[in-house]
Amino acid sequence: MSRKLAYRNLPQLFLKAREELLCHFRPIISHFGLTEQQWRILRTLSETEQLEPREICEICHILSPSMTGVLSRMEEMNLVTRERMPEDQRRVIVRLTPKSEQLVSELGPLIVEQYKVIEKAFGAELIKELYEVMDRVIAAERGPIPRVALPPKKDWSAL
Amino acid sequence: MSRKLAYRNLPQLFLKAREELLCHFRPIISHFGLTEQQWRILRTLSETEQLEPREICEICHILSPSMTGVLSRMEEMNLVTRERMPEDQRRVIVRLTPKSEQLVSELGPLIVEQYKVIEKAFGAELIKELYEVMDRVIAAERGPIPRVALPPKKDWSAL
DNA sequence: GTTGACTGGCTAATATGTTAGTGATTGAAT
DNA sequence: ATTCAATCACTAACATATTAGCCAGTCAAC
Repeated sequence: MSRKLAYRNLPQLFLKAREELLCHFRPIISHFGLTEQQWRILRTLSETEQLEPREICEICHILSPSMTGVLSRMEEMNLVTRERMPEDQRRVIVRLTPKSEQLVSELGPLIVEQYKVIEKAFGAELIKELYEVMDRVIAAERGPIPRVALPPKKDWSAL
Repeated sequence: MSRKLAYRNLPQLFLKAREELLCHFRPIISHFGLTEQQWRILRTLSETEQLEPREICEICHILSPSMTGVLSRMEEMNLVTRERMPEDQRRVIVRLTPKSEQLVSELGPLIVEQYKVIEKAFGAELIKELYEVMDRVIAAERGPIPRVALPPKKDWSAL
């Protein structure tokens, strides 16, 4: 027994590494009463002025059903405005409010400062390689990757 | 306006890269009626025989309050057993059931096979560097990293 | 003009993440 | 023996993740 698989759990490593990073930013973000997802959206919108929900989903890696709730709460908090497009009643435009513009202008520099602290601690070399490898992983996804054949479904509840 | 921060959102890159990987495993895992977290726990237990909840939390990167629910459901599904330690009534021992041992022995090889497929598509080189950089990020966390000074709290709800 | 495929945001149901706090238990210090 | 801090699993409340499906709006083909 106690046999290990041939490959270490790579997604789990990502999870851990991500958490090691994020724990240095989380206190800053929550200090301003924001969640991590809300900050992702604010940051994105501050760099793009206006976006549609599905674009925000794509960029911020938040699924559509989650986005509905997140945007509702942010609208409630007066962080964003939602406006239907007249020419296509299905689509919606999301924008920052003056309040959140102000918020980003105060929060943003702190985030950058923390990045510099981390870069110093980790070494600029490591950070550079990190960005590089991540980009290669994401780019590698361009070719279709086959999926292993799955056995017929089995009724595990019986056991 | 539209000014970008000096650093790209690194945690978000991790999120994306992780998803690019995980999407190749998720179908396999859910084919067996498991969630991603349940598989993390099963895999870990299969490599260690028995563990306490807080150890599983640490290894699998699941917070304690989530773990309570996850383990309850897994116990309900007859995937694990929970047993209080006699010598310390606070602590609990979690073990695999024969059913889940069987499940792991069928699922595990498929996971390994999928890793090989991915390694072939990404290039063994990239995978190797990936593991290496991740380990360095996690190891870099050994030294205490200072936190930027935060301004006094402000009542943003007023705006 | 109607049909039919499609799109985009949404709801519903369930599982997990996050933060704060509870209660029983243990072990060390009094 | 009693106090006290620490530990561990758990609960509560809320936010988000995940999967499935719904519904109105659009657009092209008929």
